[in-house]
This record gives sequence, C-alpha cells and structure tokens, in this order.
Amino acid sequence: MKFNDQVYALVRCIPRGKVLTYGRVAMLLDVPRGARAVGWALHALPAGTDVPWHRVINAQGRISTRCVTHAEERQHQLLEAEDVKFDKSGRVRLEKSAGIIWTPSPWEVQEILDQARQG
DNA sequence: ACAATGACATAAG
DNA sequence: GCTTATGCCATTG
Repeated sequence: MKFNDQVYALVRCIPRGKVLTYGRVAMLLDVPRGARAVGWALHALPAGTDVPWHRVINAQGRISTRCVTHAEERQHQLLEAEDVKFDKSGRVRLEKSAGIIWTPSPWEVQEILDQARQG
C-alpha cells in the first residue's frame, strides 16, 4: 500500500510542536482531495504505533476522531505536551502567523515519499 | 466492477 | 457556530 506508507512516513516526519491537517497531508501526497483516505490510513494504525498520528487534525483545527474512543482527550494531551496551544473552544490555531502548520520543502517531501516507496 | 464505509473538506441553510 | 448535503480518495466485501 503505497498510499498508507506515504501517509505514515509523512506523519512520522512531522516535527514536534507542529500539526498537519488531513487535507494538507493529502496535498503533499499529490492527492489534494484524498483527505478521507488519509483519515482511513491513520485509522488503520495500531495502538502502539510509532507514528505521531496525534499531530494530524482536521481543517478546522479540531480533533475528528469519532470512531476511536476518548482519542480526543488523548490528542489534546499529546498536543499540549508538544507545546501546541488550544483555543477556548478546544481548537488549534491554524493561522499562518501561528506557524503551527508544518510546511516541509518539496524536496523533503520527495525524499519522504521515495523512502516510503522503497519500504 | 459495484456498493458500502470512513480519524475529511467544502458549500449552503 | 452547527447541521445537512455533496464530492473526493482508498479500502473492503
């Protein structure tokens, strides 16, 4: 599964203190409308995975985990541990000035995708 | 190949 | 701001 591997590889490369939206991940994977697929990939992750899935949120800066029980609190805690500021409504500021969105360089993304492709 | 599902995104009310 | 409806992509039966 290239797509899943790419998603995992990309998410793994998200630096601490930064987050990424499903749509953004899909964009980096050359699938601008593949946000759902990204969510599916993260959903397929095991419990003790080394992928920082908590750094992936929806476009509204909110936690979308609906199937996973209590994953919301989990993400909130994990992100707080990463110095990620939350709004009063429990949302993350995805403003450009906030700099919370991880914006990797094209070559970096290319490298990551290439690595995922190799296995 | 078709139909159904899902940790999404966007537009309209 | 929240709910409803539509579109999108990958996976599964």
